[in-house]
Amino acid sequence: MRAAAGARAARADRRRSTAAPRAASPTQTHPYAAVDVVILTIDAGELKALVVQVREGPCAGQWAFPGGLVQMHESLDDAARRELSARTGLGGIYLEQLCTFGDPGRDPRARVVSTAYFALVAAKDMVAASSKYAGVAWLPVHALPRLAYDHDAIARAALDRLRAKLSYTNLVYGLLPDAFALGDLQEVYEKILGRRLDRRNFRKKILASGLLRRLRTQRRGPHRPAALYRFAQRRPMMVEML
Amino acid sequence: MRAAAGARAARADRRRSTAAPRAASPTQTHPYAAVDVVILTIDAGELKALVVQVREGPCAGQWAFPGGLVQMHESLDDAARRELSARTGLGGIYLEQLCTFGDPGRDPRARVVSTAYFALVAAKDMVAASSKYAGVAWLPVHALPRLAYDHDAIARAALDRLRAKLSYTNLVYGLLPDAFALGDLQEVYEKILGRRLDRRNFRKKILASGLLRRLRTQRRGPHRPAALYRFAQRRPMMVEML
DNA sequence: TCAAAAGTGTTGGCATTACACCCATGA
DNA sequence: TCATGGGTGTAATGCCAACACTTTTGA
Repeated sequence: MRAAAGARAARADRRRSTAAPRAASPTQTHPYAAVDVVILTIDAGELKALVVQVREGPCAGQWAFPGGLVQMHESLDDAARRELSARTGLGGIYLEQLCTFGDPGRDPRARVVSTAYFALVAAKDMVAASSKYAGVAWLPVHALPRLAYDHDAIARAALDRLRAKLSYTNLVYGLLPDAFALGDLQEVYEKILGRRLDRRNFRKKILASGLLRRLRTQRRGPHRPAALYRFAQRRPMMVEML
Repeated sequence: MRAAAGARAARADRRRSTAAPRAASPTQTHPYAAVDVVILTIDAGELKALVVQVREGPCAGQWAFPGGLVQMHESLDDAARRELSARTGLGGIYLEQLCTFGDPGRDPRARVVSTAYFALVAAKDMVAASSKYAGVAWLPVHALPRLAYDHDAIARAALDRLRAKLSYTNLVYGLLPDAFALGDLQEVYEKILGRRLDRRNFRKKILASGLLRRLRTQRRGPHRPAALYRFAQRRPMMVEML
């Protein structure tokens, strides 16, 4: 009898595919594997994360990062990429595994071991409406509400990782448009690191790195025009940035 | 019928507890969650890893890192700690999550998503004989044979992580006995980083850090006696070491 | 003409590197 | 006495942080 219930739950999982299990089945015999994705972008000069409103279960109504069960045929990275492209128009620029959370009770509905990813997208892109969630929003990372499950910890991990990587990789390119002014670049760094940087030192360092190509165009505005640059290489690299 | 087989497999899993699933069941509906632990020590001046010989399945006879399925009641960390203390006498000094591997096909027996951990132990301690594996050995990390599954990648990840952490944490204490000479400490760093360090600069830096307490005792040998030191704090800390 | 952002060099301090000789011991 | 590792200081270099004024534009 317990076995029959377990089998029923298993079939239901297969059908619902990426959805998290609906209720803790007393017959669950081993943890489910899932992914959760922290999708970050810069919007209106702020670092924002894509969150979805949980539709069912004890956490209904709370915000959480989008996620779902890992399918039999796909790798973890594929599962994360699937979540990413289901939520955003473009596939996203960058995706990296963060860490894995597996405390019993982290998800009240079932025993789920979830691998967290973080992703960068250039501009907050179309967000596909989804019947899976009650709502979707881009919220400022520095003023997130309490999130469902253990997603507060995931948010912290994502921000920590991003901060660390900004200083020794060229990942920022994933948060900027193709052409940008040095001031834009600096602003992204300051917003994410949470501290001011010296403009002269910053420009010296960045330009000396040789990662940027100066364009012939300028950006005009109500101020002195700014020279525009683009990243010579738009792919992830280890580089001393700060 | 498929459902019945699935339930049977699930019950079998619960019974075998930590053992990996024996054969890919055609009815497996979602991936299993597992942990693998890279247990490292310094022995005879070399960095060594604990490996076990796979007893069954297509990889039988090959070496792999010890691991097993995550139980319903335990966290990932607990599962890793359980593997660690099942293999070594002392619980081990340090345990940290590395990353998670989940490619389909990484384990030919079943679909397994495995979270890798790395652990440091002070001296290669008793290794509990286990019916689970055909053999157990400490092998030099720099000359590992080809490992089973995707454990080559896990080994690389563990070594990379350890190298990185040595320079900005005090984790070395986990690889050293309570009292040691500065030469010992330097040797550990050189062995793991794979390069020579200048002795005078090394001593200056380490002693200036204030992390070590000089003991009144000396170590005698066929050479000039060496002053002995101990770490003032034997717990993981972020500290600039090199 | 004003407000607002863009652009530009120099200096001092600190940290890192490179480097060579004497010492104490057991065999 | 010899082989082996233990112990020590200085000088040159490079890196980073601090710092203020002029320029260009649109409103």
